[in-house]
Amino acid sequence: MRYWLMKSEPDEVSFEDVLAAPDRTVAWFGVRNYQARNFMRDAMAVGDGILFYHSSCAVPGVAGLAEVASGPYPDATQFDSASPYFDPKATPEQPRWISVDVRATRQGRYLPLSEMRSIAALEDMVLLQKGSRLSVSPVTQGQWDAIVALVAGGEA
DNA sequence: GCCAACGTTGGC
DNA sequence: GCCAACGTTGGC
Repeated sequence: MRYWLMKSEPDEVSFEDVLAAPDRTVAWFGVRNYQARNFMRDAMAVGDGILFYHSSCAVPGVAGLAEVASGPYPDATQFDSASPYFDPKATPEQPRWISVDVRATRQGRYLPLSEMRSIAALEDMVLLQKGSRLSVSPVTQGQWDAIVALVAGGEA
């Protein structure tokens, strides 16, 4: 069992969108960074915990908790020439990018990035390192526990 | 909108 | 394989 932080722009897919989806589950598409892809492909397992992070918005932060709900499979948007995520070098025979399904589990309270920066237990988070912009990054058990305690209250 | 930091591309 | 140029990310 591992833990991850995954970034989404809420204008595109928000945590509330996932809560409203059938089975509270959506396909995580659009990852176009090899390091992030490799985490999804090689290290994630069904049931892993996810911090659902809102980026590129007025108040960036952790919007809710989720879990990995499928193994890796080809990201459909790489084959769609009308998609901004289209990759002309990808083919169904040799896909380059992958998705996993993500299921929302708990909403809790919104935890702003600014607050995360003030918490000693989180100072080593990949997210908080200078220049870090990985859209999928590992979270330690200690970081996960600290964040769950901070957002606790209200089952989704 | 700005800009620092990072990743990718492509010439050599 | 180097590295300059370019494109992207993402907080502010």
